[in-house]
Amino acid sequence: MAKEKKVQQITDMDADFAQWFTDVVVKAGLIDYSGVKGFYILRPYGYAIWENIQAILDKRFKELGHHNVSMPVLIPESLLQKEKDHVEGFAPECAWVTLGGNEELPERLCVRPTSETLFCDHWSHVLHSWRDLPMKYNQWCSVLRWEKTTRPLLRGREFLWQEGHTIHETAEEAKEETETMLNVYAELCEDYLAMPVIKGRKTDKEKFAGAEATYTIECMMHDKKALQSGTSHYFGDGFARAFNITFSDRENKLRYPHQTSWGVSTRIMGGIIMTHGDNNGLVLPPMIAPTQIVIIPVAMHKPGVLDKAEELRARLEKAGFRVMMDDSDQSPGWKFAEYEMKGIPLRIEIGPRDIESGNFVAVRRDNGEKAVCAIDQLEEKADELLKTIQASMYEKAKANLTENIYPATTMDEAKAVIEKGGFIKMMWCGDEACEIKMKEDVGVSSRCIPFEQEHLGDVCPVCGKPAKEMVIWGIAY
RNA sequence: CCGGGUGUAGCGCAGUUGGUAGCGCGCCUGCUUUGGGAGCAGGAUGCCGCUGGUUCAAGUCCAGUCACUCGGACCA
Repeated sequence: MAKEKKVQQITDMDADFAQWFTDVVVKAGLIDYSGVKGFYILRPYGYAIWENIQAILDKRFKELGHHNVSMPVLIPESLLQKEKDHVEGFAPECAWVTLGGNEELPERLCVRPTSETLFCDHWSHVLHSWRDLPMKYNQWCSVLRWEKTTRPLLRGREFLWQEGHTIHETAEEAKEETETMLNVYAELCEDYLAMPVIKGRKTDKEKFAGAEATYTIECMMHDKKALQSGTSHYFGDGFARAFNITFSDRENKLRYPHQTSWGVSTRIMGGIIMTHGDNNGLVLPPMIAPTQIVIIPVAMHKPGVLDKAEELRARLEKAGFRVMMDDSDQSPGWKFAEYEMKGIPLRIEIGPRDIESGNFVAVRRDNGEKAVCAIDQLEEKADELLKTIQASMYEKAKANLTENIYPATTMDEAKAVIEKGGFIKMMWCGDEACEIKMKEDVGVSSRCIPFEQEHLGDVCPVCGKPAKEMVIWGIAY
């Protein structure tokens, strides 16, 4: 009976993965809808996860010498139009401000979809000498893109993100920055979010508007679709030329600097959910869970129970865990279900039976395993279990990724992979026409040209021409 | 943007040929409970998505519009 009631609340993930996702995001209290399409409210629990991600990244950015700044939210149309590819890519999804009060503006202003143009304009003013370089900036903000199809966390018209922007004296230095930041993102995913990644370069078709090269980390979700979880772009000196950003170099010659940008958004939270979640709701990796341990007192009105529960909470808090104890009037069963929905990695139950025997019961969220542990070893056991949970969540996700990438040497093999679900790895001639054909015939887009290449054959299975490199293909979010 | 589905209490839903707005859960108060969504008693809660039309009368019929949702196209 209890079980039936529980599953009624969220759609079965195997029956309808998209609906399951929407249910979890709403019922776990991460987001709420606003009255405007594509604009979402990030509720306290959702924001707390984002803050944890922010803290990890912000610390790394600063260690690597970046400075946080704040740019304007509006971009004059003339500024946006300075770089041709960039404006072509973004103009179709810009929102425009045309009125100030009741007065029509002399020039319409775009609500930033990304801030390259603002950084470039600023740099064209403040950069003078090679001694000023590099300039390594980052901003935490939200951006607007007028998407047609919107989904909570995965594709909003407004979303929170960080955008890093740097300029460098040499191309080599800028390229190195691009790679460094991609690796920062990969570490965030793998070491903190327990999400294994494939690192690679985007094809020309998929790269950022105005970039010379775009690098990406691609993750596989539980439904075997791809989620781009972070990108890092190398711009060469294209923007610098378009915006006339120059500096005097070591030989006193005027030169253009080389530029990068990189970003991670709240979309990555959608990735956490679709990587680790199950039919009971969210499953959060201990490293970023706002609450790592919840303590549930059982028969809490019996003498000594609440005191003991509070004692455990205080000990764990003192040991540095993010812990809460729920002494509300709800039944234990209700609390179990509630905190499973919220994805709290570890639950500790403490009742009269345990107290008498000097034990507590620990239950893992990731696999439901129960363990009876001695109260004396509370801190060590909690630490051990959280580490185990973090590691086994990563292993499980890793297995999902590696077991669902299949090589294909013919179009039929590629189609068969997609029917069963997964990523295709296949040789490619480098022609955009073959990418378009893959989309038309197989329904996939190129996810990346992975850094770790394999040789699967000599020809491109789409056109039969000589192959240049191996590409990962998949259905993307 | 195209196609399907949905908007009635916080949530899930019922509401017949148009005729005073309903149920379950949750919420509030009190007592009893507590090892997988507790029990009893009492109580509160409605712009029936919004705008207009038809009608003596609209949750119900008509038109438009907004939002949610699923799929597709599009998408750094």
